[in-house]
Amino acid sequence: MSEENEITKGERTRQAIVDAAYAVFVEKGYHAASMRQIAKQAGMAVGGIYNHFAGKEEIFSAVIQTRHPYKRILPLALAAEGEDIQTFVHNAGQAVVVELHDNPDFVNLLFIEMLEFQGKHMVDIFQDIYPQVLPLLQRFQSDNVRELPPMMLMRVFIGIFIAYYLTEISFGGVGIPALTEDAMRYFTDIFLYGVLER
Amino acid sequence: MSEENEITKGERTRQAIVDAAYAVFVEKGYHAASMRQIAKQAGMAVGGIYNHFAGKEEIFSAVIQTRHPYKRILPLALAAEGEDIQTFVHNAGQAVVVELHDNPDFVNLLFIEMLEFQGKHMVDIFQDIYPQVLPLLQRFQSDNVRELPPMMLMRVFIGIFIAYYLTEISFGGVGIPALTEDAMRYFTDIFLYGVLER
DNA sequence: CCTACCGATCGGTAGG
DNA sequence: CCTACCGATCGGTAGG
Repeated sequence: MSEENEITKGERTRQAIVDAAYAVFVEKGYHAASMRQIAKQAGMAVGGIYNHFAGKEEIFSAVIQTRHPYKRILPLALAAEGEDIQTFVHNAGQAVVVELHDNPDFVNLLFIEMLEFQGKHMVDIFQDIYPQVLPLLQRFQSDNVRELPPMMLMRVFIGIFIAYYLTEISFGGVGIPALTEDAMRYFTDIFLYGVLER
Repeated sequence: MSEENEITKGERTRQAIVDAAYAVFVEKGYHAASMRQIAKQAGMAVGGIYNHFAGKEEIFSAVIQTRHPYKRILPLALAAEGEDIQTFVHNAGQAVVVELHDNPDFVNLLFIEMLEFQGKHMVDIFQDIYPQVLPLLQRFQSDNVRELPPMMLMRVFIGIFIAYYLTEISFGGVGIPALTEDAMRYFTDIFLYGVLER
């Protein structure tokens, strides 16, 4: 019965495991996240997980591939409005700041990927990122942007957000307002000034 | 005997623990680094460690305070030569690239600090960084640099290196040369173009 | 013979 | 600084 439902029970359980693992990884990190916590969060026993994943590492692979921070950050940035490049980049920056402020933990996935896996899952993820950023790069090229390799433009553009957020974590607690006030605006401002033809 | 030796045995042991812990943290991360591994590396038993540190977290504090990546990166960058700002920043960038390439693991301390401690040790560390960067900032101000808050200039300057390295880990394995060739040069180039008066 | 999951337990290790 | 342990928990697997 209910043959029209194409999601099998197995797929639903697998999804529940990924959801649970995402929450536990983001809160605890990689090694401190136990299979038991993931199982409990998914509403099942530890043993059951192994019908869907060979182990913890395979679970993390599934999590990073479906929940990498870029999945939330990139659509936000790309959806930003703005007549010219300047307005667009500043709006994109502001949108990202708001998202990161409301959701400070999910970037932990990125740190786990760097620390524990040296970014090895990025090969696959890049296949998804590049086509999305391509139209933006073409828009950049058509405007008064300096002649820079498109790939580098993309890398530095993404790097701006990473630089902002890591320095925010690092310097945000130092207690010097001049280090944090309007920080993203300065990052995007310097990026734009550095990228636009004079 | 040997009263002229001002390093007590306790201090030497403490140092051996910090050295050992640094090596184990960098290789394994925080939770996967066990007290027994640290003890073995330091040439002692687990119990002995607790005569010098209250626990694992206190060891990490000592490690991050004496071995934070900036301890090696910043002197290198500050020692770079160059008649003008452009040459200096590019040389500094190149020196950092070489150091990071030869020593890719020690940045893991930074990831642990972000992931496990949300950058809480940076309050102390900043007290050490700021006086070192100050003369550089003043040199920047005296040249043809745009009017930007010195603190922001410092933050973005440091952010450039962070952005370079994290995108290097992320995109370095993707296998597209245009993403990696001369990458740091483009980062510093865009930073300089974005910071210098036109 | 399958998918999905159970309670119980394996050999080892965690911080203290 | 060590040996000898503790309560608990680790990732993973057994038979059913």
